[in-house]
Amino acid sequence: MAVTLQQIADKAGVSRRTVDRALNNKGHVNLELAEKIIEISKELGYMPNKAGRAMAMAKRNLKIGVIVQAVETPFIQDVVAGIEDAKLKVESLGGTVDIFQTPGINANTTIEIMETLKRKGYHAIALMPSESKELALAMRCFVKEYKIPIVTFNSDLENTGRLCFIGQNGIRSGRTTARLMGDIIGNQGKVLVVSGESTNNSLNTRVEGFEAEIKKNHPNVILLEPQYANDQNELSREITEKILDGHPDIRGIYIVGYGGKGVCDCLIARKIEKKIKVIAHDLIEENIRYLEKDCIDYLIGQDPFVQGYEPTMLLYRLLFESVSPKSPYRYTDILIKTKYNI
Amino acid sequence: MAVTLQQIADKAGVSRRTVDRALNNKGHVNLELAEKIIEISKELGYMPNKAGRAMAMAKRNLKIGVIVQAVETPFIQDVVAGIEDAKLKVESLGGTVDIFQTPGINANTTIEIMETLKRKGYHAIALMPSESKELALAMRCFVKEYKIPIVTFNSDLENTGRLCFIGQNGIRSGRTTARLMGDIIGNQGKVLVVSGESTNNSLNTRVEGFEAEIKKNHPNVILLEPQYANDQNELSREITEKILDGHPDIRGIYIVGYGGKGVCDCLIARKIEKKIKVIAHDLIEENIRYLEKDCIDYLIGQDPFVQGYEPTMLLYRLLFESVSPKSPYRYTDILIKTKYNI
DNA sequence: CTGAAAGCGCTTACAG
DNA sequence: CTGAAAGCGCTTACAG
Repeated sequence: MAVTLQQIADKAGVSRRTVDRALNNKGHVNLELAEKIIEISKELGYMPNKAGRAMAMAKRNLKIGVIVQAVETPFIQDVVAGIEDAKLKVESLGGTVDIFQTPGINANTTIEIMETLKRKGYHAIALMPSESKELALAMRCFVKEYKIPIVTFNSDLENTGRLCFIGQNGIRSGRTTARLMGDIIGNQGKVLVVSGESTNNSLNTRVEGFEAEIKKNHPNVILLEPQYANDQNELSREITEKILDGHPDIRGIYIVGYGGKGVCDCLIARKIEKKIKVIAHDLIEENIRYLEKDCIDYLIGQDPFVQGYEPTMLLYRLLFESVSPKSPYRYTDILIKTKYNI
Repeated sequence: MAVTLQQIADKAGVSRRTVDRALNNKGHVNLELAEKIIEISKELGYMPNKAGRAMAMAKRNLKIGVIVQAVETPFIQDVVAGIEDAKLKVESLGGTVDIFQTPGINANTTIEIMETLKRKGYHAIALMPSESKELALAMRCFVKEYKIPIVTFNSDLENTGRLCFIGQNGIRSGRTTARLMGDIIGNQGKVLVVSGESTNNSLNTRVEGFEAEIKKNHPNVILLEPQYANDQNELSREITEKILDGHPDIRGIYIVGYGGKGVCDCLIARKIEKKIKVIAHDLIEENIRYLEKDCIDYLIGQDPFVQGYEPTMLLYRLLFESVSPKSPYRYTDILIKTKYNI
């Protein structure tokens, strides 16, 4: 049987309450006594029982709010699945998790929901920020003034006092892809980079990592100027058509954002999908279909489930177990997938 | 606030005890009443509180035994790390997990420990079986006669009544590697396969998957006869030297088991480590060193942490929450790693 | 500065 | 066939 607070209390000749105060630095305990209690707890190898703690905390009715943007995209849907799993888990432990889903990217919407959450007495917030001074300001205020901890996921906003960011490391992701691309095209020839919106930071860091790695370790690979398809398949197809007309000797295409379908349909129409190596991001259904057809050769995944699950669970551990994250960054795994290990 | 048993009991006009019996099919409840209770619980969206359940179960002092073989190998050490993490978690919820580590592979040792566990009243066992009729017999007896559930991890033994296997899918792992190998050597030329012990089933299925995929989709790749280095670096180096003498035009080497160091040291001595593409298994420290040096190009991982963590947690859910695994197979992710996404 | 007591939601012997 | 009660290990108002 595991050691309990009561056993420590008995051995120290005090009450459970006092042991609790000594162990959790709550003050109001004679210093020597506190030291003695800590000593005994170490000796006995005390580990707090999580179930007991969760039960006791349930009385407080702790509430976590999660704000999600761009819910219309398939990738974010996978993130939401992770949030819902965490919600189930937290609620089966006596907490409350409410998910607020909004379409598109709009910092003001996020700020409005944050205000509502504050009014309704939520104890912690997880959100997916976009680049916005107002949002940064609001986040700082929530953390510093209102003492409501905030965690960011999928995208980050620095210098806001947010506790932790859970998401991908764009630079490493781009480097990983570059190494793979270099290897599968035999380290030579032209490569086209098709990105999404030119203002999307997260895509830009991928491209940055990709270009840096190609320049450093694959000198015989020629990178064409990056193209921006604004996450639209019509545009990504158009771009591919145009570039292929000008550069029929392209050996590889790197699809950085959404838009794989447009690129692949162009290659298939020209019957060159087996000749040109294609790497795309995110294990969404549409991409997987082209992977199965050998039109996309590799997919780079960023573990959307974890991006949804972890923020909520991290806040649970913070509120229920007073456990803070070890690092302010929690990068999700960079997955390399073929049709055989999907 | 979440719905509790008490709320259902109040609404149905019975006691908590009766609700429990109705919801968990424990009998001794009037059929119509049971139906009414189930109806109410659905209506209210009842979900049992895991913390409450864990607390109540703690009284039973449920004990899980985990038997690990070949603990001297670095890969299994990573598995043990996963078991220890699960042990911490289960024990902080009021259960007990004891880990029994034995060197080498010996079915009789495993059987002896199983007997001890039975004598000491353990409630469930996770083990890493080797091919053995006696062990298969013992497992069947434990499951059927003693009603002690068993879960296998890392390696499996079928038709033993074991509840679930947690580990890799060797065939898919081999296929994944073959696709990657084909791509990075330009789908042509000679490939050498260096395996471990020729009697190791798990390695043999990897080779099987690898060869099947090469034959099917990479017709211009020439596979040399597989070599067996018995998981020894001296032998793997010797083999590589010999084969390279006979086939200086080799383009790729697939290291299936332990022995990457021997192969790499040979390539480095001949200064051809950048010319020949090398893929090896398992993210152990030794392999990672050669990956960082670009001598090994890709590592295929099989998530040892999950192989240790999941069996224990699965048995916890079984004992504490009466939740059985959905499938008798739980395959771990097949990871493709370069030095950039390790 | 310290303690006795209630209660979180569940399971389970024990009565009836 | 059903209920009242105890207890799992913790936290926290409330007393003193």
